[in-house]
Amino acid sequence: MQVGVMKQTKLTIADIARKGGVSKATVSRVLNNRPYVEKATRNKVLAIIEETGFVPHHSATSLAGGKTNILGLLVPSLANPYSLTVIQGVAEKVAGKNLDLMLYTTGLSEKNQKKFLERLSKNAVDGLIVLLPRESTNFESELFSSDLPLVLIDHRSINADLPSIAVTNEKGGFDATEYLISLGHTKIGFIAGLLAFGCSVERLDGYKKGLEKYNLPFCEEYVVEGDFTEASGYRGAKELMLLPTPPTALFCSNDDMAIGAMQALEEMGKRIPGDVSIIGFDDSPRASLAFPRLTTIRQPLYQMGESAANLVVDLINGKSVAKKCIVLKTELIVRDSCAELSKVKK
Amino acid sequence: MQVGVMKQTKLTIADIARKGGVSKATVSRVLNNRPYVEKATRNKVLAIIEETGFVPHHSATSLAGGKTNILGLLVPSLANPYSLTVIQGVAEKVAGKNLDLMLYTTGLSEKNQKKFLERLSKNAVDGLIVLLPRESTNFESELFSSDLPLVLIDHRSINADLPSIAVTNEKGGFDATEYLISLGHTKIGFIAGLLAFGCSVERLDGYKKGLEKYNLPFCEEYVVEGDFTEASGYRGAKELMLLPTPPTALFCSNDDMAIGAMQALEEMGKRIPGDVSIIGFDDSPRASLAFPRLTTIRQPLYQMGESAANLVVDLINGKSVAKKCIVLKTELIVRDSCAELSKVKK
DNA sequence: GAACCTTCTGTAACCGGTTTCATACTAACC
DNA sequence: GGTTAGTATGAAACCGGTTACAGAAGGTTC
Repeated sequence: MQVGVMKQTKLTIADIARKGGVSKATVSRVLNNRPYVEKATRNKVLAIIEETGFVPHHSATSLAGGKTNILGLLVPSLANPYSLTVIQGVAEKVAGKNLDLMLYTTGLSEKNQKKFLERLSKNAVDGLIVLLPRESTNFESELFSSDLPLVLIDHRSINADLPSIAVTNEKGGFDATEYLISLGHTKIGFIAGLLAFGCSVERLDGYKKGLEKYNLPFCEEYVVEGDFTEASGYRGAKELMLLPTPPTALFCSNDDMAIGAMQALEEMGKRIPGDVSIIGFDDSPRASLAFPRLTTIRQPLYQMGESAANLVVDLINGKSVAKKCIVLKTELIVRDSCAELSKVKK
Repeated sequence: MQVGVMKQTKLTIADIARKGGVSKATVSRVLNNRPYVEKATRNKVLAIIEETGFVPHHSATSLAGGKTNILGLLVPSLANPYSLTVIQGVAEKVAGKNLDLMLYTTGLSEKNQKKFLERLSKNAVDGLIVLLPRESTNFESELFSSDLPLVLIDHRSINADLPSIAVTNEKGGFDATEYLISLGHTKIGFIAGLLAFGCSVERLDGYKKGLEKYNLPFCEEYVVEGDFTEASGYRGAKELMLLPTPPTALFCSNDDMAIGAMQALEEMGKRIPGDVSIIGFDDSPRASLAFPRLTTIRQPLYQMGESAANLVVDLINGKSVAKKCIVLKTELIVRDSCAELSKVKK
């Protein structure tokens, strides 16, 4: 088709073999740094490779070798800082190894999940990290039936045998609640994330446990369900603050909702933390930028990505992994958005 | 190795052919939705595929078909909101098409660039989007010599023939400067990004043009070079404010540096915008969260990603593209971090 | 009814590597 | 010197698809 100077025809291992006066097998041995090649031969072949700039064809290598050297990373969305930080952790860890990173965004739709599942389960990737907080039984069972090395992140697995990275969501919920109680609060509103997500339920459980420990009543009407978005935090806060006896503190199941809640309170003329204390969850970058700076429960997102990458790489390499389920610790980060109740009593 | 129930041996097209009593060729035609298959035959094959859950082997398809259906996306780092937003735009556009997204992070090191170059240039991906603001002559020439569909983002290309997505960096720099001048500022400090980056130079040029238009002197000591990090903005601001006649306004070449500068000013007891006006560049998510909310020059990062994806897909499909170099517009976003000079005169 | 076109299908070559196996060569040992 | 072991190498099969080509069947055209 193309007129003009002919681009050098694509080099193959056969070309290298010919130039070197050796067989394809020998070139392959050199490429893969295998034994049984005489030093002189090896050097000769290496020189030719260097000189010609030969690079093995990725698909051919994968097909013949039975592995792709590709790690799949499945995330629901790129729009939240949560996914992004995890991705960073994975990418960083993967960079050193001889692995490429394939990014799939499912958008939470079942259809997309299915589509991606096809791609991965049979081939295409050597291993997979799935960041999929939503409970999704059929999804998981399909995954499990495949024998692809697979690590779930923050997915309250039905099957405890699946390798996974989790965080102490319940303890985080408990800690946040206990902290607010320690400041003297007894009327604590809770803006949950989508309760279809395992993490949301766990945080809610932690909240309940916290109340229980200090003999505070669990009040159904103090709990509203959001969807992790700022807007839902805003709505949730308004709803809670319009109760006959509104809470004096709000615990939001992530930072975005907390920031939405802060906006709602501001609009309602409530001072933070003067009138109402707010605590979030995640410690996303926004938390420390908010005004006032947001007290929150940190999830080690970056580290979750790293751990997942390490684990899946071990699984790929067939290493026996000691702990298939890794639970990372959440941590209370105290900033400026919570205050003692006594100080705010009118 | 594995004891127990034998996992179904990996299905191949040959298995499907056998079950259907047809040839591999026919199955392939069905899979690829090609003509010359009788309706009855097609349905029979489709039924078997459905029933067995057969999925073609990706590497085999790529090898035989000569295309990978993978789009490569090369970014220097995931740590800045800049890259992330572009990635979102690309990912979103790609999701609809039958393309997978391979993410490479080079970390700005020449060595990594080289490494990735090998992967991509010969095979591995069908097309590539490169987000590589650094000037890098040899890098670019290598890219150019390859015949891979390729789109550069925000890379002041030496070779104008390369398909690229750019923004009006110079105009953005000019607009920011003009805006500050319109507020009465005449002593305007400039914290540049790394001047090895094309965009940094262009913004600096815009700054100079702005001064020139209003007959203000360009003062060498009012310009410091940062590296796009918050820390460098902090340092740059301190340096500028300690000058004998410090500027009354700071133009920072990105938002992160602007936020660093705000911190420095706060520490020095300067009020923003009361004592010093600050304007950034990017309109990253942080800009609107900062206190005071940061006035800035918006880059349409998401749209840049989208445009790049569209362009590279067209190139892959061999469509004749009308405009190989797309320049997107920057936009002044006025918020709260700049004020009129007259009002702040002591 | 011969020549020709179209549709449908299968055979076999091919994509560019890896790997098994056979063989040649060298060194070692008794 | 004959057996043995280990290193070095190449021929050919193989990975799982796609596709060029050939041939069969059916329908037109003259």
